Amino acid sequence: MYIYNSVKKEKLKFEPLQEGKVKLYVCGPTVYDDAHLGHAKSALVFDLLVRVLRAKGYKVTYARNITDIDDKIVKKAIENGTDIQSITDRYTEAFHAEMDKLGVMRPDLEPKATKNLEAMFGMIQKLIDSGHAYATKDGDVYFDTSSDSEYLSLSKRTQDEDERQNRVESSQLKKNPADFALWKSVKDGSITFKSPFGKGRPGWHLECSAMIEEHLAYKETPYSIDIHGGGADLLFPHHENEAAQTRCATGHNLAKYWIHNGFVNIDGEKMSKSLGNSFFLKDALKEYNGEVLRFYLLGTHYRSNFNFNTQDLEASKKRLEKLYRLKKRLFGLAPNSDATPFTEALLEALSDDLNISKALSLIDAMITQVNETLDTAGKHKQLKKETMANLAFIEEILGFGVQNPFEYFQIGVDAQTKEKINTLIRQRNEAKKAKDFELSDKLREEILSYGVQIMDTPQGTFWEKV
RNA sequence: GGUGCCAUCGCCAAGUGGUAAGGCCGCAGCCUGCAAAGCUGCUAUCCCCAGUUCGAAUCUGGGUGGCACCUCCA
Repeated sequence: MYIYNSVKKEKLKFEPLQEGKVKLYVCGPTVYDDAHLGHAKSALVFDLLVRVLRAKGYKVTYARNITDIDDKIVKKAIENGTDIQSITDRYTEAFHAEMDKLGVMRPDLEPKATKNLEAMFGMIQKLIDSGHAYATKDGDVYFDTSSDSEYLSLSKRTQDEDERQNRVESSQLKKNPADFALWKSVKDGSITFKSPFGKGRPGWHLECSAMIEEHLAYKETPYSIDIHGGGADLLFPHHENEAAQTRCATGHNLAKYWIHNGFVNIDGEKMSKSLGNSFFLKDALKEYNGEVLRFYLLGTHYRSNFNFNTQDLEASKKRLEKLYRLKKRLFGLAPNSDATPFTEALLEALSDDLNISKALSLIDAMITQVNETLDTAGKHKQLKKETMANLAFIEEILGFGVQNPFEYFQIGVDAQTKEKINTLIRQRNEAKKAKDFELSDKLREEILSYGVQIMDTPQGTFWEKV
C-alpha cells in the first residue's frame, strides 16, 4: 500500500504503527446546514480508503467526528428560536441519510464535541500546566504558538508581518496574533458550557485532538494514530493547530500519515458559502441516483480538484451503466469466491494511492472482454463464475454495482407504468412473431413515449428508463 | 505580499526517464426485421522556450496561463 503524505509531500509505503492495524481519523462535518458536494467527496474518498485497507487485510478503526458545537450552530439556533441540539440532530440525521444513499459506510466511531468536553478540559489543563497555553483576564484560554518550536512544521508556512496583520483578531489580549483559542469565554448569555476555565465554548481545533486521544490514540507509539484526513482546506490552520496541541499535550505526534482530498468546484470556482454557489447534496440526489453520484465523485483521483458539471456526470452515468448491463447479462449466477487475476490487479491499482483511473480502466477492459466472449457461441461456464466473483469484488471494494441490475435501470418508474410497458412489450412481441413489423414498430413508438428504451435479446425483451 | 498546486486527444482523465491507459462524444463496420444493447476498427507526442540525458509528457531553468491556502469552510 502506498499513500501520498500531504505533509511530507511524497508518496510513501504505508507501514502501520502496529502490525495489521490501522487507526484512521477524519474531520467530519459541522452540522449546522445540509451537506454539500464537498462533504460528499471527502466522505467518499475516505470510505474508499477504508475499503481498500480492509481488503488488504488491515483491521481498521475508522473515526469521523461530528462537530456539534460551533458559533454557526449557535447562530442558527438563535435565529430559529430553538436550542442547538435540535439543529445538530436534524442535520446529523440528514447527513447520515444522504451518506447512506451514496453507499458510504458508517465509521466505527463518530465522536461528538458536546459529548467530549471533559477530554477537552483535560487537554487544556495539560497545555496550561506545561506552559503551552495561557488564560487571559477575559476568560479565554489560548494556545501559545511561540511555545511550540515546531509550530507551522505541518503546513510549512512562514509567519511574516503581512500574515500577522491579515489574521483576524479576536482578542487584544493574545500574546501572539497566531495564537488560537482553546476555550472562548462567552459573556452574552447565549449558549455556553461550564468549564474549569469559566463559562464558554471550546475552540474548534481542540475537539479533534482531544477526541483522538480519548477514543483512538495509541499511548506508547511515536504517533497517536496512523492516518489523519480531511479536506485540503483543513491543512492550515485546523490541522496545524491540532498537531500543535497534541504534540505539546502528549509529547508525541498526531499522525504518521496525513491525507487531504481536493476540492469540489462548480464551474471552475470553489464552492463556498461566501461565494453563494454551494451545491447541496440533497439537490443532486433529487436528479441522480446516489450510486451515480458516488461513481462520478470517486471517478477522479482524490487529490485532484474536482470540477462538478452535469456533462461529466452524464458521461460517468453511462460508464456505470456498462457495468450494470453486464450484471444484467449474468443475473442470478453464483460466483466462485476465489481471487482472480482481475481482483488482484484491481486491488493493486487501488493500493497505489487509490489510483481510481487505473481501477476503472481495468473494469472497463474486463467488461469488454467478457461481453466479447459472451457474444460468441458457448456456455462459458467458468468465465461466468469468475466474472461474478469479479463483480462481487467491485461491489465490495468500490461500492459500484450494488443494486439489482434490472431495478437499477427502472428507478423512478411507478408500478402502474411498469405494468403498462410490460403489456405493450408482450403485444409487440406477438406482432413480431407474426412478422407484423408495422404494428410492432408502432407499439415500440408507444413504449418509447414513456421515456424508456427497449432492447431485444435472446433472453427476451428488456426496457430501461432513458 | 507569503506559500503551494496544476497545464496530456472536442470533453473527462491515467501515466512521472525508455518511446502516450481508459471513459464520453464522433466516424466506419458486424450483429439486428428495424432499433437499442454488445462487439470490431479509426482519432493526441503531452502549454511555450532552453537545458540535462543514448533517450523526457515525465528531471532542471525561464516564460505563459489557470487554481488554491494564508479568514468560517470538506
